[in-house]
Amino acid sequence: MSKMKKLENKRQTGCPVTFGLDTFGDKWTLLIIREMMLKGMKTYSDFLAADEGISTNILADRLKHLESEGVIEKARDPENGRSFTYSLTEKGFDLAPILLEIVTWSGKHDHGPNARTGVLKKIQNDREGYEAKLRSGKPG
Amino acid sequence: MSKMKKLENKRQTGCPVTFGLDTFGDKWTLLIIREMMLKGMKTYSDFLAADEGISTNILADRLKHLESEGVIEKARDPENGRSFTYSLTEKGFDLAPILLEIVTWSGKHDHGPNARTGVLKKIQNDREGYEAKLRSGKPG
DNA sequence: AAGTTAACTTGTGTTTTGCAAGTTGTATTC
DNA sequence: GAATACAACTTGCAAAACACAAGTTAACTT
Repeated sequence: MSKMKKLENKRQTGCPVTFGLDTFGDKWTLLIIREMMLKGMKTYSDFLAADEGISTNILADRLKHLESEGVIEKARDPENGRSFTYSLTEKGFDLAPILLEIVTWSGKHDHGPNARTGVLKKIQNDREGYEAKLRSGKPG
Repeated sequence: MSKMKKLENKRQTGCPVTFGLDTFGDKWTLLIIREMMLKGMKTYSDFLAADEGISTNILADRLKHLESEGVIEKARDPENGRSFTYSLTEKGFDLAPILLEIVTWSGKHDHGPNARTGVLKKIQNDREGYEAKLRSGKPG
């Protein structure tokens, strides 16, 4: 009975920014979305293996939250009976523009030596096409 | 000697999503940006009085972080000697598209009774004009 | 039936947050 | 010009969130 934090935390201010942040505005949530939308990752162990090193209890918590918010869906993996797959719902794919704007912003402002620009170039080259491709479930 | 958390925390993965989230990806930071860009708030006490009720130590911490990242600037208030004004830099104004996409996403997915749609309608009516207006320092 | 993989859950110590109260540096008021 | 008030913080402490390691459960694999 100490769960449901995030849900109770939903601030009903009516502000769209607040609404969005209460759904995906934490350090890890958008990284999970990135793994799914941009890298095609689907399973719990996929997410655990991501570069940033999310810890296992936090990952479980965020996945539950995203599922309860209708951003992702959980299903049995048809190809591996002991695995589950997480996939984006339409509500989840609708986050694509936000992700792409973040990439664009960082592309302009990250002057570090190892800034990766692969996705940025795709956005600059054909944004609508790239977004459509993502929405069709094809990462890249 | 326990300060500088955020700065040390900068993950140098080269990923643009990570880069962005390390700069503004916490619960409170984008709300401060919202207060500045959309509501024209400028001072510490303005931010404290925001609907969401940010606590004073966290506010101070986030303002320092944003300033150190070059997203905002602090200056003496010319009209009130005991006050300071915080204003967005170009790097800060460049967050406008992200904010607007969040508003758009929430506009589509917040079906609550008190969802506010003022900003959304401005985006839908004339997105480029609205963004230009924000960038010129005029909130709304 | 013994081992392995995948997805978690639990426990514990550390870090971050939230709240209340205190401090510092201007104005303003008497 | 001393006292009061305001604005921007800082500090202290309890509570919540987090990171890390270890343990559990269920489904294949040999």
